[in-house]
Amino acid sequence: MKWVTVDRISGYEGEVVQLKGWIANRRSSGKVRFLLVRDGHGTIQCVVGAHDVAPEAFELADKVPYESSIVVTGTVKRDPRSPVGFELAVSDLQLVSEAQPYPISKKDHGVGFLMDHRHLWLRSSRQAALMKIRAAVSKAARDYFDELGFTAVEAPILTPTACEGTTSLFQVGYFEGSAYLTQSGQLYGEAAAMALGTIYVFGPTFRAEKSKTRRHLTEFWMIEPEMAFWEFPETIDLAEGMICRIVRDVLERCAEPLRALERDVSTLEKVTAPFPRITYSEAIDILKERGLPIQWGDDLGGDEETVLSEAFDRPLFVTHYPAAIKAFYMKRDPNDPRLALAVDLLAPEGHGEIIGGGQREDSLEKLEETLALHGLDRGPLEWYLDLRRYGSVPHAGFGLGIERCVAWIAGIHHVRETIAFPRLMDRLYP
RNA sequence: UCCCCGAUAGCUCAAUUGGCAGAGCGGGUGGCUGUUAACCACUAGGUUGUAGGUUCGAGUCCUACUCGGGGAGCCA
Repeated sequence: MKWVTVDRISGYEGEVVQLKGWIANRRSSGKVRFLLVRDGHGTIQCVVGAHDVAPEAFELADKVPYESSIVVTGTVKRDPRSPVGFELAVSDLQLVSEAQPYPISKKDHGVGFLMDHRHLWLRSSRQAALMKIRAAVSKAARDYFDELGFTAVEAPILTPTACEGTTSLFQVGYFEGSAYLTQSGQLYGEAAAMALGTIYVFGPTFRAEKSKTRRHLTEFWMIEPEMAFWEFPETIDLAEGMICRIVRDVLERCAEPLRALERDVSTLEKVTAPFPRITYSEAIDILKERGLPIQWGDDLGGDEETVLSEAFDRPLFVTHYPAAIKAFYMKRDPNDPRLALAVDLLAPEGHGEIIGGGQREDSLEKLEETLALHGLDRGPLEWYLDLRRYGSVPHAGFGLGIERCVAWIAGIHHVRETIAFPRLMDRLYP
């Protein structure tokens, strides 16, 4: 007996096949039972007629609780009433495991309840669609860099110190001492770029900040390219190319998940190069014109990002931030030392910053100065300073937050649904 | 850390001015040969988050706490 998955069912019209999955829904009419069977690749209606199966199988179709696991045997039939174009005329039905009463019903639930049942919530079509889009985003980003000849390098998750002194870190025991969970792979990425030229780090990142917003997780994933001998403008081009590639691949490969999420893809189809590029100073002017209370030197908050991104119809690069509000490793603008060669990408539709990056400081002396200015202990960073002692070169890179990118592309409000098991300030279960 | 909102059946919510705690879904029983969150009938299901207080009487008013949601700051 041929075991097939729902996504391939159209190739088996008229044939008898087996499906293995779970009961997503059950309806009935007289002596017909309709089972919606979900197998992870799709959902299809299986029709069980009282006279077409053994009495035990019909009894099972009548009673089988939601989310029980089953194996169904039947003939694949084209049917215009089916959302997938086909249904299964069942000849046999076998129970794998009977489910206890399933906590998630077809009606509405609150976010707290769903998050407590995240391990089951993932079975819903909406969550499955988000996981597929997330996987497509990750793959597109990797493919983009792989095809450009970048080498994938993993940065350590356990680190001896902060990468950027400002943010708080998770401390963990490390034998007799302690370690921290990484807040960025970037510094290690810089070391790898000096060895391999162009690299990218793709891994988890941890921030112990007590952030409670729709854009924050305590554990999230970043893809961080780092390029030796690259300077500022071509780094922005690279980020632009990566976003276009991600959006293109998701539109091509995730039509069904996007439809399931009722995503208006017309805004995604507009995501083509070139993206608008404005400087921080221009951004401040725009915000002042629109009446926001902001001064040159202030960082851009969520409200400011939303106003800026709504002024353009595609992702927006903001460049040349004041050095004072950026990390210690940012290179100063040679034309204006108040500024850093830093770039952020703001996603449209109010999703905020999804990329942050720029050119790195390559002068040992200047880096030492900035470290002192930020009050950072240079001891644990001596290895990083070595990169400037032994053949320092201009180099640049950026980091893309996967969850924010997925939230934007999928058109959903909160990043917590874009990762299978989100970690938030007050949520560590399941 | 700060601001706002909330907690009533397994879930989502209702309960008028402080006056008998209810509905839908889910569970159970039965019905229907094409259902699409199917539908129809019946049925079980409650220490109203916790601890105090006001009152003849508290789901409702007051205080504290706990938990959750939304937002700010910080950042991707």
